[in-house]
Amino acid sequence: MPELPEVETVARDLRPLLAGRKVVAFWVGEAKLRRPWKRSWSGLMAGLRFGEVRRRGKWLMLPLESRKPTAVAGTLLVHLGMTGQFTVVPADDPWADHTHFVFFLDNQTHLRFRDIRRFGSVEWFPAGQDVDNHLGEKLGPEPLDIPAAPFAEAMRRSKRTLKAILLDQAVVAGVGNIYADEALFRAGLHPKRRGHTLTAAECDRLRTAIETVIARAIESRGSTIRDYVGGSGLRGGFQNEFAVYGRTGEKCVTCAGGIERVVVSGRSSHFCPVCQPAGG
DNA sequence: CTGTAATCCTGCGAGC
DNA sequence: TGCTCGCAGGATTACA
Repeated sequence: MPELPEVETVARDLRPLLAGRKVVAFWVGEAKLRRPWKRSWSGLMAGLRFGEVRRRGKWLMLPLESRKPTAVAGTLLVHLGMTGQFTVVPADDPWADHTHFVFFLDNQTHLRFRDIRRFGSVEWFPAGQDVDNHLGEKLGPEPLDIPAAPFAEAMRRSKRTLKAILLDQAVVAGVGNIYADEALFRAGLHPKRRGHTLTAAECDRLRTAIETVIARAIESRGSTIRDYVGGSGLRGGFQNEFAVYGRTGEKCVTCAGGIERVVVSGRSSHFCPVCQPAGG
């Protein structure tokens, strides 16, 4: 399930494969995704060239330029949802089922968007509509470099559970269920602790735990639980380094305790009751 | 300001 | 073997 490290890996993979490539044809399927693809957008794609792929939180931005004076025609805003796959493959590779978008490129390759559960989305933002601004309004800072003071302030004034706060994209952008659990373990904090109960030291530990977990996961090209693959089809490796996620009933990596699972914020949360004591 | 639950969706594995 | 059922959960919305 793509969170920031997976989306970052896709962005890094796609960047060199797409830069300067021209769209010679475009195909979009009938199945509904999380957000509608408007018919009128389809006709605009052919003839445009991809610019530099970017990422913000769990969102991918793919600028497309028109041939004339390399003016940006618009930007594709993509969310991989739960099972989205965005890959560049040889044109003669067989089409997998649940393929929803195909960009035919000028070097006998395809950029394909596949999404089994259809929680993902692809949208077109014409130049002039500020995509960064659109995302900026609902997203907090990137988790690789979290400003300490605002993070501490957000904790101090929140009575929500830590799990709910970490999943809130407006507090930190890009953290999902897996990395929230892993960060809380590394910080030694129970997922049901409330933000305002954290000491300054605990708050600092949590902030650096998020940064560390996300950074290490990116180094491992993300985590492949089921369907996730990078932009060139490679799987991730961080699932082999999980301390708590999906390890219910197994032994804690640092103590003799057993990993437990509780539901917080409607999401399953995995933690070690010894290393992450309740209360505080 | 909280939390909970439903909504979208398909595949998989456990249990019978 | 084949069925049902629970679960996976990102973002959004409705409701208590």
